[in-house]
Amino acid sequence: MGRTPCCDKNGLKKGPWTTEEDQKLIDYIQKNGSGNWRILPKNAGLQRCGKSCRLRWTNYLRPDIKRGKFSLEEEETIIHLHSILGNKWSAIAARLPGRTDNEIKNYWNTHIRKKLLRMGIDPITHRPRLDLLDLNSIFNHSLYNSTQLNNNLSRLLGVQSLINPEILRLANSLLSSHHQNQNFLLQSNFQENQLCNSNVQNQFNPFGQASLIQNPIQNISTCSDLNTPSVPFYSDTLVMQQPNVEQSLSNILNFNSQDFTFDSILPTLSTPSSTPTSLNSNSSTISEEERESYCSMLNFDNIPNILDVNEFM
DNA sequence: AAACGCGGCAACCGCCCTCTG
DNA sequence: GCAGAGGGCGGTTGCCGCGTT
Repeated sequence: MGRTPCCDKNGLKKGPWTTEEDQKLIDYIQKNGSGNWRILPKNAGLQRCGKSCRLRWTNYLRPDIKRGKFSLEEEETIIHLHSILGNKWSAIAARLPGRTDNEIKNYWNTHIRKKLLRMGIDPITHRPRLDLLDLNSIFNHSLYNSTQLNNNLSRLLGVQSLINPEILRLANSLLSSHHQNQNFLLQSNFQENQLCNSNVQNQFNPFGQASLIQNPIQNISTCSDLNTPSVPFYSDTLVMQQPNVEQSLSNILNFNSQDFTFDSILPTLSTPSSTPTSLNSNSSTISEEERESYCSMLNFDNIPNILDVNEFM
């Protein structure tokens, strides 16, 4: 025999709360405290489900709730915590006094998410949206130029996290085999990454190795200059022939955009860039101050220009 | 002034883990 | 140990207000 039902849903009121209902709930909790939501509505004289009462109290009526617009500092905190915790709104809310998980979630979905997209940042991975890059052109131009290929792939691996993990693995394989062909030792980079990953996880990552596997690049880019080749290491790295790698990548990527090329965007990562004209015409364009703030927070030298704004609308 | 579209947000839904009897 | 409700949480809905046409 389990617990008795918290409430009989038949005949209970739903929808927006009236001020009278709010006052009844406040009065009851001030006298008796919160908790035991099952019997609370009946004792408080409310025709509501206990769950509805709990949500109304925790999300709206609680006296310690801070109402009003989010400050830039709060926004930065949310973005930073989201980059670590993901959609763990309650965990994020626990670090923002006076803000509820529901409020933060709504603010993220209606403001921050769109803002990041306008900046060309993927709101899930918190990395630049380079999935629109034309990787085919990279390989066509540099496949047989070992130095250029090495640099491009290394730099790509240092900033790219939006593409299918299989792509990363294949690209890494290509780079790995390239290095092997040139007696290029991966060991030093591997050790460096291990050390950095370990530090990053100890400092920021509550999920340990799982997060590293899901998003290896975020950890790597944290401790490596984009211009310095730093090679992620995978024990199951496949050694593939270069034409096969090229074909595999082409099949997976299926890029056809001519607006985005690796070479056209990468320089903007390390040099100041201005807001695109098309974005300036938008009333909700972010300020330069916000832009710099986000760049700093996300460990970017700068945010890449967005050439085709419609891609993100 | 009415119709329409859109953005913001409170509230609800439903899943999942915890807890109770 | 088990069944089933409680509670927490992320995702989604739908209402409302505001701006535009």
